Amino acid sequence: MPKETDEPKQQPGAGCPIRGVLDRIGDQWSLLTLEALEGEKKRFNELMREIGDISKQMLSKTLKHLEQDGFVRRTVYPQVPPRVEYELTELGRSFLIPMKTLIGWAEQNHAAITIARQRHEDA
Amino acid sequence: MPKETDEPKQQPGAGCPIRGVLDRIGDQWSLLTLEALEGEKKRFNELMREIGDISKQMLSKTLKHLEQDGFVRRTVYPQVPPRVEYELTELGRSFLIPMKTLIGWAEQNHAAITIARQRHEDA
DNA sequence: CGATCTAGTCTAGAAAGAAGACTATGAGAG
DNA sequence: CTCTCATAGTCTTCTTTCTAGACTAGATCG
Repeated sequence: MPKETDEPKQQPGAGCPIRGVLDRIGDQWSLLTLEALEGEKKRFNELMREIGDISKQMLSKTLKHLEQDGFVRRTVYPQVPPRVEYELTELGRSFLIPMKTLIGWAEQNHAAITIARQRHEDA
Repeated sequence: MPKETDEPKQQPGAGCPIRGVLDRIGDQWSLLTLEALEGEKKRFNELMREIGDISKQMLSKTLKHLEQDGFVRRTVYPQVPPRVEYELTELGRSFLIPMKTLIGWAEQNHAAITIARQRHEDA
């Protein structure tokens, strides 16, 4: 079959801003990290402890991405037990607003989800 | 060091409904799939084509999870080129509301993110 | 009769993630 | 003085997950 219209193949989420954003923040760790940073600036190990089950590697990578995308600001203090602080930027804080509605929905509906899950198990 | 308070070790996201929900919908494919199902019921291959870069296996698994959690209803028509339709449940539709605010945010802010990314590359 | 369509599953190879060792340097304990 | 601890990561190894593509059954079309 010859290429009919030389279809541009259209890279799946090319023009779609949702894709561009989801590719980065559409994962568990990014969302949890942003949530952990709400309110106060935190240090690396503080975030580790707070999130609990994230590995150093993933936290490091997640923070780098969030910094690249302008959600988080990283500040290094040239002390010798090194001190690095992470805090939300304006963009990061603005993101928390839609995220809050998502969290609110989760709080209201997690019971329904749990029930659906159990019904499925039983069946 | 003896166990001081016999700390319950507290499974990281145990009591937190956000964790329970994020574990399932906190990934790219779930969000994209739910979005694709907005409005009309769709068949498996239709979803494949629409999402574009998801593999059969992941779409299959994602749909199963969404069905288990009560977001999606799966209907099989006993025809012989098999026909299976997926549609949002009430819960699924209600989820689109907070998700819309997230998408709206993405649309408004993806430019800022792109700029931040480029600035980072240059540096 | 042979190709085609559907909704998946199965498999093998590639990629991502987890857990833990390791780094430099200064401070505090003994 | 030496021993240990703390910080913010990186590096390495092993396990898990994901992708791409082959494969299935049975009706229909040419």
